[in-house]
Amino acid sequence: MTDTSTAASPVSPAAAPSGDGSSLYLVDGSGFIFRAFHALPMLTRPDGTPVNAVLGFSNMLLKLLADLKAEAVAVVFDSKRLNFRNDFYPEYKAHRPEPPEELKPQFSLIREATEAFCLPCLEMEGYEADDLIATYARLAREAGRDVTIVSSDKDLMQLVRPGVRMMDPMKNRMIGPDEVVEKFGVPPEKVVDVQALAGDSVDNVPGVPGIGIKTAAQLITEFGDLESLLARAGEIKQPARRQKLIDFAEQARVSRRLVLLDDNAPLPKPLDELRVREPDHQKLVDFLKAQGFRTIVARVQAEMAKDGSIADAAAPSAAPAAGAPAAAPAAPQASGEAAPRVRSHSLHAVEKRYELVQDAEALRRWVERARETGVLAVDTETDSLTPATATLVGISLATEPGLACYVPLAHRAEGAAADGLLDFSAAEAPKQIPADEALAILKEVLEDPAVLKVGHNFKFDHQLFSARGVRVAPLDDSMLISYVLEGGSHGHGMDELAELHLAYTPIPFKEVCGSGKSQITFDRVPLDKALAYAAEDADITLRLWTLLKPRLVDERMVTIYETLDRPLVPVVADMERCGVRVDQAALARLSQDLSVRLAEIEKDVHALAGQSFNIGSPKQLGEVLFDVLKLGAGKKSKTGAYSTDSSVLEELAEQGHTIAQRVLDWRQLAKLKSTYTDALQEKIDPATGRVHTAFALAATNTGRLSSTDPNLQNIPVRTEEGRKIRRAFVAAPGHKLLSVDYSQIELRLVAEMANIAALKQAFHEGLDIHAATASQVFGIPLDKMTSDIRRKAKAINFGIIYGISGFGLGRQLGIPPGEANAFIKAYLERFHELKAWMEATKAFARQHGYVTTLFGRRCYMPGIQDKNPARRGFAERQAINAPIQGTAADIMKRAMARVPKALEEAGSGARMLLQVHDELLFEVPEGQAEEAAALVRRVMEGAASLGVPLVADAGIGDNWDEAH
DNA sequence: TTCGTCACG
DNA sequence: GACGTACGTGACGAAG
Repeated sequence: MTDTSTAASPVSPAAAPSGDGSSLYLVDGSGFIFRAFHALPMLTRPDGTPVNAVLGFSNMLLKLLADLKAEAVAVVFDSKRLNFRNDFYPEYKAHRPEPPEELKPQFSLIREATEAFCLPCLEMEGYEADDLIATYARLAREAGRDVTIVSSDKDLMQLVRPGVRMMDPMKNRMIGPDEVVEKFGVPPEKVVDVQALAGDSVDNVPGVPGIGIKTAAQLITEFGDLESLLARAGEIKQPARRQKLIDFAEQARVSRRLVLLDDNAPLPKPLDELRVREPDHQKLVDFLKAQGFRTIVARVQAEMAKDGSIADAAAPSAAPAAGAPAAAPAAPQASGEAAPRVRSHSLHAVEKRYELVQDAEALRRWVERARETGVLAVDTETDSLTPATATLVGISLATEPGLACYVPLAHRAEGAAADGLLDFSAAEAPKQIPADEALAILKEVLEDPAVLKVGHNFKFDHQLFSARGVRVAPLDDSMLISYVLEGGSHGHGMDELAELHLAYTPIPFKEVCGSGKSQITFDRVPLDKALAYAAEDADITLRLWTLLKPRLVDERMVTIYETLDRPLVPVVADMERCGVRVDQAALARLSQDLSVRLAEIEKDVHALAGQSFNIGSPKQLGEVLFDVLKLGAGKKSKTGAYSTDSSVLEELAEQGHTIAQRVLDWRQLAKLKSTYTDALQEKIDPATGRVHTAFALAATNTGRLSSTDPNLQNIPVRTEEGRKIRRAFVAAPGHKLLSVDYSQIELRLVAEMANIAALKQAFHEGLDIHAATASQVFGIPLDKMTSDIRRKAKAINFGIIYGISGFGLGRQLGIPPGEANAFIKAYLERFHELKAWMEATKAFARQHGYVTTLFGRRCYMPGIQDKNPARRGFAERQAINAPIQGTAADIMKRAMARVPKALEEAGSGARMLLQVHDELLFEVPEGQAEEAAALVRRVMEGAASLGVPLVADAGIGDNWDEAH
């Protein structure tokens, strides 16, 4: 983080340049274009020109210039695709696909942007941007100027040395020698040797096979450099590695030439011309306006109005609140009193004032502040990621950007023995408000209807507060807002969003608590570090919310957020907290039984193979089946290994190979044992006998939930063996389990959205839908329907939902793709509306980069414009599937938002436990089950009003298998 | 970590 | 005609 090169100079303690603007910033324009393009969601100008990378680039330059005072900045670009490296290694970067169509028009716009900023644009035919950067960096150093290379490209790390540093504009951090060692395991001057060995698949640098960065660093450290290593390769102990280095010595030398940057490139402009330039604000504003960048235009204009300059003119930092240590500066920060504060994320970055709150009076002041602003960002710190068992260690709050506090509640004395043994030498625990008292003070504001509480992944915090008698409301969740706005284009974790929207890297959790064996729980973190980390989280949450919330309105996504996603926060939090009862003894018995049977099968398989091997190893199994026993040709899969998945084994079994069937049996039982009977037992809370899954609300591309730790959405049901596990999910004494699931919801939605008259009619008539479609497609009367024809129609019906292909359907049905294609053709002729809908959906996806559900949720599909037909085909099938799967998910969310309230109003004691995409599982007091079933069915069937009826079926039992 | 495999909707 | 295929998930053991 610290700038080692300039800070070391006694003349310039700050990052400020020495003398006449002599410090030089070289921006890797080409590298940035690609990274920005892929990191940012697609945006277009009103005329349809894509400009997401242009916006990222402009933002980056603005921020860079704002953070600098009178330094020279130049932007360097690649010229043509080919350069001198291709003369001696034609494959260099040869496999790179053409840039995506949406990126192409942005190259010239980014050059225009550079001009609009009045910065020199440097490029030279036959050389990469990296070579020019290397050359200018060398010359500048020779002229006594400090150099900062602005790039995220690891290939430039070889240039780091005294006076030359890198700044990563995406992560907003400085890269000096330490960071290079962290990345490559060697100091900058040895980076090329490591890269020569490890190669780089992105640039098609071959390296030596089997050697990665870790091994390469170790070898170079041991032997000094590449040539010494190659000369003494015979001394290497590992035989395979030794041989590889001997065989591929020449390839390593070529690789080194490829990665070594040329610092003697011809110059497009003399170094002397790279000087500070006066910005032309009007020109810049005109350019930005032409791109439709309203927000940053406003920023630039505000700066102009303020002081007529883009450059940062922030006042020196205000004193932090009394008793509060200043937060660690997060941005690359020069030390020195006179240095301007480096902005953490924008021209209007606000001073960070973080306060440690250790007494009730101070806490009450924060509550008052929240009442004044009406908004309060909240984040909790715990000693565990499992809310059911977690201790509330502290709470952080933020009331406006930059203004945050941390309230420690259960911190231990610094240096307290981590193993819990008594340690009389340790100091007393730090001063803290008693947790009950703090919660009582906070309860007023957390439950105050006039104060909006903002969290990031608020479900977690909601659960903790709920367990302590506090029902947080009303609330907003910045994670869910991001998910609604940009689901499918990136993740929605706070760190990722901070980098994306605030160009800021939050303090990593690892930095506070360590990792691996030496990891400590948050209650052992010293208060100053805890403050910096926790207050920052609340601060960032508030900043993200400030940024993202208005976009819901602009992009007309308010209803989706407010009716589908936000209401699930308390609902799902309660489901998780409740958990589901699991009979541990039953699982243990199953485990035991499976062990015995697995051992028997294993003996059989080894006997049939004539040798002992690990059946669980696909590699060993493939070798036994195809090399030793020679059961057919084998070989599949991209990595060259034999494929041994169930389809392959089933085929072998059909040919009469007993061993294949036995392996299939073994696989099934092994899976049940490891994933279900064994692992699930570990997840049972011994105090309650219940399992608490976590439902992810912002994880999928389609709007579905997902379940983790453990995943309770994939409990076996399809086989009798598997259902034994399901029977271990039981109702509490005096209760029943109630399962209610939507019947054929996705196919109903196909009929609805594609408006297929015949299919809708069939649903209205309540027919067996697979038989009905079979009848219509193949022209067979219902009373003459055979199970085989019905099976085929069912497969096609599923295929439609998945974005059908002849190949996939053929494989599913075990028929040639040609025959499958004929079925599809017949289907699409009978249901002609479907074809039109699929084409229209794909066209929409191509045009917009996303598809929408019936309710308007967007699912972004980044691959839809891909030039590679395979990847594009994939995206097209996603584009067909996402509206269907996503609409079903939306409907289920509407139902989930309504069910708990409906139950409560009916005076039911039923509790909602689990959601499995089209099914809800409840625990109901005995005697109320039938009533609850009727009510839940009514809510689920009424969750959307469509042209096809929604039907939900209910089952009641003592365990999940019986109820299902 | 990544891969292959397989459990669910 | 390319290219490599049904959609969406999460967890496990093996192996590098």
